[in-house]
Order: sequence, then structure tokens, then C-alpha cells
Amino acid sequence: MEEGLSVGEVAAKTGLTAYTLRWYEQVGLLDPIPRDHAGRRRYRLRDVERLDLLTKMRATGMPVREMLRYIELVRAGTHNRRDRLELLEQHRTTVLRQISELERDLAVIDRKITRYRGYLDAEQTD
Amino acid sequence: MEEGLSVGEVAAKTGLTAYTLRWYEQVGLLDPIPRDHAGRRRYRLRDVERLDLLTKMRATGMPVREMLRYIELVRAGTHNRRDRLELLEQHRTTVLRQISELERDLAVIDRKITRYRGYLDAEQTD
DNA sequence: GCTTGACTTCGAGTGCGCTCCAACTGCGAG
DNA sequence: CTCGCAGTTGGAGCGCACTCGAAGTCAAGC
Repeated sequence: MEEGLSVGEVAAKTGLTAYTLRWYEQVGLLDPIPRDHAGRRRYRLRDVERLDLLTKMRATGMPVREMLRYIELVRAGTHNRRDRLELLEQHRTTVLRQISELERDLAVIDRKITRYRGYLDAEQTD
Repeated sequence: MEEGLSVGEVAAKTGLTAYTLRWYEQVGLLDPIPRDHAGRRRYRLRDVERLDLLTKMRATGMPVREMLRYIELVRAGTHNRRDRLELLEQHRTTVLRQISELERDLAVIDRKITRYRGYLDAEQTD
């Protein structure tokens, strides 16, 4: 048994496709993944851990461009943790705003739903 | 003063661009907008009201394709209000799931934030 | 030894939702 | 009367985030 996970295993684990995993590596979101003797990727724990964070960033709407900014900070060393923190906190604020806008907009749709329910109840009692 | 609003006025009101408004009409999200004697669009109250709903649908992540399905139901008459209601309720469920996923994913990012704060506090006290 | 299937690379293609360009028209202000 | 601006059309283009096709390699199972 080889060390680390294959691209297919990581795909299954993260919910990303193998295509996307290779593309993430290509654009620099992942560091070059080590290969086995046959040239196949073996993802290490730290690669998978990074993907855990990256997928959460994506899922909360962070653009790939900004994820890349973050990763470049990570690569640059530990002296810029304040910058990373700031980036994450900014994103956090964005997501919270996003959530409250969703709630606000959903309320409008809810009113429409209520209206339709009213029509249908009225029909019922005809 | 003409009846109704110009495309620019509606753009300002809805936050959509004039380009997008024309495109919505073109793809069928809006019924053909009446024109003044010079061929310029004059949006009626009902057009703007529909846009109010459409923008909330979009903002909550409904694909244009599905908005179109809804509008086609609206155009088909009042006998399918049950279908419209179902579509809206389904979207409601989707949005609620979306919100809770955002919250769940944000929690992971929050943990990272907490970690960084910890590092920085430790540095501070060095 | 051959097949199957998961992997490799590179570059091209896709779907979505706009966004813009070019060329033109018509209205109101100065 | 001219200028500038807001509008018109049809079709092309764009940015994003993947997604796929083609052609090839390798290893394990029958």
C-alpha cells in the first residue's frame, strides 16, 4: 500500500472531481503533489487538510482569485499571519452579510408563497 | 411626462444594468415592454413588480432557467398556482439549506480564524 | 499475455449570466 | 441648429470555474 491518497480517493473524500483537483494544482491552490514511481499523484495529509479549508472557502463563495491570494500568503511563510487573519476575517464578514441578504430576500419570496397559499385556500372553500 | 419608467430608471431602481434588463426581456423573463412613439421602452408598474420578485429569486441563487419556468407558469394563467407555489416552496427549501451550509462551512473558517488569533496573541506576549 | 481501469498530459470546450460594441435614432437644452 | 445624451438593435465577447477529449502509461486480475 502506497503512502497518501490517489486523485480519485481525494475526489471522493472532498466532493471535488479529479479534474478539479488537477486544475487546483495547476493554478497554484495546491502545491505540486508528490508522485509515485509511475508518476501518479499521492496526496499527503497536509494536501487534504488544505483542501478541507479550500472547499469551505469556495463553498462560501470566495473567488478562486482570492483563495490564491491566501495560499500565496501561506507559502510566503509565517510572518504574515496577520494578513491571513485579516483576509479570513474579511471573508467572514462577507459571508455573514451574504447570509443576512439571503434571509432578507427569502422573506420577499415567502410573502409570495403566503399569497399563493391564500389563493388556494380560498379556492378550496368555494 | 410619459407613462412608466425608462430602462435607465428601472436599472437604477432594481440595481440591474440596462443591458441586463433588455436581456431579461429577450430571454422571456419579462413580457415585451411597451414602447413610446420613439420606440423606447416604458416599463409599467407590473413589469417593475415582476422584476422585484425576479431579482430576489436571482439573489437567492435561482438559476435563470428555473425563473423562466416560473414565468412560463405565470403566463399560462391562474389555473396552475399550485405548481407555482410548489416551485417557490422548493426554492425556499433550497435557500434554507444553502444558508445552513454557509453557516456550517463558515464555522470551519471561524476555527481557522481562532487559531490565527491564538498565534498572534502568543507572539504579542513574547 | 491481455484486458480493464485508474491514472497521466495538454489544450480545447462548456455553461452561465451577463456585458459590451457599433451604428443608428430622437429629444431637450443652449 | 447643433450638441450631447439616453435610448435602439443584433450579434459578439467575456470572466469564471470548471469539464472534457484524445492519446498514452502502468499495474493488477483473469
